[in-house]
Amino acid sequence: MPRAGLDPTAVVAAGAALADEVGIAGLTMGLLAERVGVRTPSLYKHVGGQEDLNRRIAALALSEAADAVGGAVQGYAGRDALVAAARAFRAFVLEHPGRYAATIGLEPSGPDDPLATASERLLDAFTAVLRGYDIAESDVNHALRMLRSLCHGFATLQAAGGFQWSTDIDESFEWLIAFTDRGLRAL
Amino acid sequence: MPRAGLDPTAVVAAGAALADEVGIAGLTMGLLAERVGVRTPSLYKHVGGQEDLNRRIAALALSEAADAVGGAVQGYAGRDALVAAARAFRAFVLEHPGRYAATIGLEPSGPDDPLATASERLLDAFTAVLRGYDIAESDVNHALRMLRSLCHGFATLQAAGGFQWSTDIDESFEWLIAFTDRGLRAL
DNA sequence: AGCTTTTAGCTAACGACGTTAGCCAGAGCT
DNA sequence: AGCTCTGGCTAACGTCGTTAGCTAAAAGCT
Repeated sequence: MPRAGLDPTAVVAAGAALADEVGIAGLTMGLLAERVGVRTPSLYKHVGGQEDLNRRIAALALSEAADAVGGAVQGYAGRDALVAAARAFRAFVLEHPGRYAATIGLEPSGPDDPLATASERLLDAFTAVLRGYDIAESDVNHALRMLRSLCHGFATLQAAGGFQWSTDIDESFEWLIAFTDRGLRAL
Repeated sequence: MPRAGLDPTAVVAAGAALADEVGIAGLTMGLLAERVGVRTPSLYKHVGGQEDLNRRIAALALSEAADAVGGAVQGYAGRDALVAAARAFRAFVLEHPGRYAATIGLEPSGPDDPLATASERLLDAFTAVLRGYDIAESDVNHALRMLRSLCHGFATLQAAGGFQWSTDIDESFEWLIAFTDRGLRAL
């Protein structure tokens, strides 16, 4: 019986890809094992179990999201940066709904939890956007939370099919970004 | 063996309450059966299964949320209405995180699905808030989606423990409402 | 009241899934 | 070559959702 040459990284990557296809709820150990060409129990040589797998997928997702947002913002400031960041974030969630869904409802276990550091990196990317506006120090955290709530809420609602009427969703998103930009500049 | 006197409504109500206690993921048929004083298979006399139960809990949650928001808005307009609606919505989600979580990722099966009507009622309540502002007809849907994204995003992030730093969360929420109010009035 | 029909509860059983235990062979090192 | 480590396997168990089929309580009818 030839070896499959797996390691934790490969398993997590495959799990994330599978989650994007079948949804985080449909991600089963058996399905993942089949996908990577191995029997179910063998997965436990690489990840601690389903909860551990979920956490690792979430950390990967947040890290990738941070890269996407951070990269998109490069070279822009103010409104352009906000637009780029918001679009990049939403695009990421829509392209990878499963792995992003894995991030919901998880608490980092400690300061050196990969989940915490990835989450911080994503926040830092958004913080960089806010630096392009004239925001009082005391307002930065509030603005950051608002930005995060907006992006998270919009993206997850759309990914879940939560917007029902026919009004164009992309248009709504651009409208929402413009609205936020005006508000931030008026601070 | 005396009867327990259950009906679908009672089962769904108990399920929603249980979901608030143990989380939607921890809501198991066995646990619910024990809670209502019956063996697991008996639940299937009242609900079609776990998915059906989930949908019914979601419909209940949306209906209750619509009542809460609609009631809170009564007699207010403009900023006061926005504040009342947003607070009522967030309070509902924080008090009933489990049943609200049941609403995520569900698509109504048709126009007479209770889920659809409840969802519409909630949207109507927020639409009423927007009527207190001077918003162009073409912008109403965008503004509605923004409001929904904001409330949904903020409430779910907080319910999931997603805000890490020490800045006061209530304060952030009030800041966010004020920000939105200013933006809406500037339209 | 007595008879019939419906139905809400039960036990038994199955299938899917996550997980653990324990074995074995391939890969790498000395 | 031989030793060790490790990544794969099979077997088995527990939990959970679900279905089938039985029975007794309730409800309806005459």
